[in-house]
Amino acid sequence: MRTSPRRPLILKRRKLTLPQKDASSTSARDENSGQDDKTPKQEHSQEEQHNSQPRGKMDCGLQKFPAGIKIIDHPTMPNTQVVAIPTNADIQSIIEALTAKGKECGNNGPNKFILISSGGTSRSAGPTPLQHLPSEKKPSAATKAADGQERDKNVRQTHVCNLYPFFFFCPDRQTERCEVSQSSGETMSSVLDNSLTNIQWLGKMRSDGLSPCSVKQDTEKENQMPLQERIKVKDAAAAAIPTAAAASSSSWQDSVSERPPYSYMAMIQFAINSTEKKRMTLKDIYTWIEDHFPYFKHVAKPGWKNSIRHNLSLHDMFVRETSANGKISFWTIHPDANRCLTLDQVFKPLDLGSPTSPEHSES
Amino acid sequence: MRTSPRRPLILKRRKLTLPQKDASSTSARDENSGQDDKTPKQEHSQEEQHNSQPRGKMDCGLQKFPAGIKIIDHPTMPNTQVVAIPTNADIQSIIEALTAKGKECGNNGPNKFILISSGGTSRSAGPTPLQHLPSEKKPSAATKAADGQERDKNVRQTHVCNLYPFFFFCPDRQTERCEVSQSSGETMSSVLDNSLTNIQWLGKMRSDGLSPCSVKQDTEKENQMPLQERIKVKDAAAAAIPTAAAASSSSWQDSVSERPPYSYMAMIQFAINSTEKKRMTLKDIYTWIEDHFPYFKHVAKPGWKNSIRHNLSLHDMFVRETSANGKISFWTIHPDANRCLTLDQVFKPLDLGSPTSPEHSES
DNA sequence: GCAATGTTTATAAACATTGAT
DNA sequence: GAATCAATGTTTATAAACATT
Ligand SMILES: [Mg+2]
Ligand SMILES: [Mg+2]
Repeated sequence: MRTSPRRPLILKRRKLTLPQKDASSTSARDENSGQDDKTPKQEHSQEEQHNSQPRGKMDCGLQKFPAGIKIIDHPTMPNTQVVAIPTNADIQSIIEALTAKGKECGNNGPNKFILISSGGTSRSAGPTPLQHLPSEKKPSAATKAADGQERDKNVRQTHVCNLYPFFFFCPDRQTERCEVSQSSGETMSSVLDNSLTNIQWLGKMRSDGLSPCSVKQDTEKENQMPLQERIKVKDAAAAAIPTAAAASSSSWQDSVSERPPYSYMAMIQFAINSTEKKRMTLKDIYTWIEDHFPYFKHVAKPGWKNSIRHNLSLHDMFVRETSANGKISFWTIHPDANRCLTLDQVFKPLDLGSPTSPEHSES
Repeated sequence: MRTSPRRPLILKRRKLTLPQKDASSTSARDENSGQDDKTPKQEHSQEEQHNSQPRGKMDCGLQKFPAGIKIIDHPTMPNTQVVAIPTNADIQSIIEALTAKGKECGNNGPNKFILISSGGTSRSAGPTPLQHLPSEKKPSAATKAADGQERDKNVRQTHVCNLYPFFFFCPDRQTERCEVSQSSGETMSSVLDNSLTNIQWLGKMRSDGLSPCSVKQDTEKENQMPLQERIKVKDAAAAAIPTAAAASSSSWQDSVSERPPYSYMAMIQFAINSTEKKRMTLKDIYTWIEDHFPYFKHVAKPGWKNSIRHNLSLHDMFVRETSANGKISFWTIHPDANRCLTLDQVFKPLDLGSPTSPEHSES
């Protein structure tokens, strides 16, 4: 920590909502490895994405290859291409197309390919033998509900076979994004959106009962399942209306799904300093942050709690104290280090709607 | 840091040589994002892998699917299957086979598939149309040598088209490994070793002149290219001899490609304490570690240097001092915290061959 | 301006310890 | 009281953004 002078309250750092792991690991143990993991990430933070390279290349539209194979930029995922493969295409053609595409961009090029089986010729992932697309139909709430209170029942009837996210390994580079924008690949975007939705469902498809060997991780652990899907759904619905101007607007998205510009350390200080005695239990810290920054309640992966704990342990400024009776342990801020930061010192809370702040009047 | 009592010298932690990112990010900027990234990882650390679940399943041998597709456990990489696909197989069969295999193991199953094109029927990746396997032939040192001093010239004539590492995304889980053991899939292991070599080469295949758009990251930055290939080559050659007993033996592999069980913090202490004045420049710390732990010279990703710097900054025990003339900055160990650890306190260095230790007698 | 060095934050993970059934 | 399991706490690793030299 080093107690360097003038640490910024508002994080400037934090670029990239980083692409994160792929196959990753561990079961559904604790907050980490949340079921949300490994989905193509992106986290919906459109802001913070549009900075660097103009890169005049823009060679990212639809591209046709032998055997009816088409490769299109993924409409939202950076560095990703969707490869539509006719069912009658031979493996050799597939490999050649991928190879060609891979060579074309070299190290700078996209490094993920998602293979989908297009019907027989072109239109891609529409009606294909092995699946049925329920697409927009309402959740129906069947499938082993009664689990948690509302653990997104709409993710269940998956469309298994046809869509598989393959991750293709180009050597390196990624700063040099291929600038996947809404403009390119516009023509197929609706179809692809469907596919993508499915793919992402599939990505976070838990044990839908289709796997015999999975008999343990479905309990409830820490898996609140960061309801991101619901957001996704609303997102899609909203996107169907304006399409153009609502890119990185400032309405609902911002207040709920946008990550606050404060570091964990700052937020913990906000939380603790918001109390009378300047001390707070871990659980209350969680709650305070969720109440004041909906991002963590709704869209952040469960691992954010791990990060909170990590910060509490790591930084010397946070010291753990035990209540008089020795029952409860509180986190406090070392007096020498406490700048008495509070949220409203750095942010006048307009009037979002979360001002009630059930501070849990710590015992 | 907290100066907790009795910090272990030998790391017990460090399980998983973690599967890491997939698409990851950034260009070849500094040590991070090394070109080695995203290759199937695994890092060769077989030890530390064989702990948990006995898992009586053992359904991991060779398996045949329609259209001549075969799926075999990867002989060394855990959680990975090699899918041998005849060139005449249709995409539908491929997807079905993968789907079936995926379902079979469910969430617990392997989450990576490597697709290779087998000749036309079975024997897998042997003689295939688009490539030629030099296999054991000596490096020959042709191809654009005169680069660095010896930047693995043998990696060049790659076998491009036929082998592609695809990463297949099973939803979650990984703790429940499929227990990939040397025993299963024994029959094909030699063939697969060849394939694997190529695949991994391809995985870190840099810009071999085949990509037009890559015109900048090839400079020299920090990209020493973690010569893992050379190791791999020797590996293959060595594997051709014993095959059975040399599985996770203790000979060459261990001393070079196996990660030492010491934390960065410990290694930095070893380095600094190995000097007279108990101080060392960053660069010399790098060098000392590389000299004493070949892993970091040869197989670690370039990001390890980032980690070194991170540790130096993070831990209060490491304090930076400036030489008398104010020119050079040395890293020292805070006296209160210095347990005077040295490498030979914890490890009698048999007689590996790296004892000369050009300590760079810091100016 | 660039590369090396240094600092800080974020995330994931392994594992230990404590608390509650 | 032991066995389990969940919550909490600590530490290491890695990647990244950014600052400073
Ligand atoms: Mg602390
Ligand atoms: Mg330090």
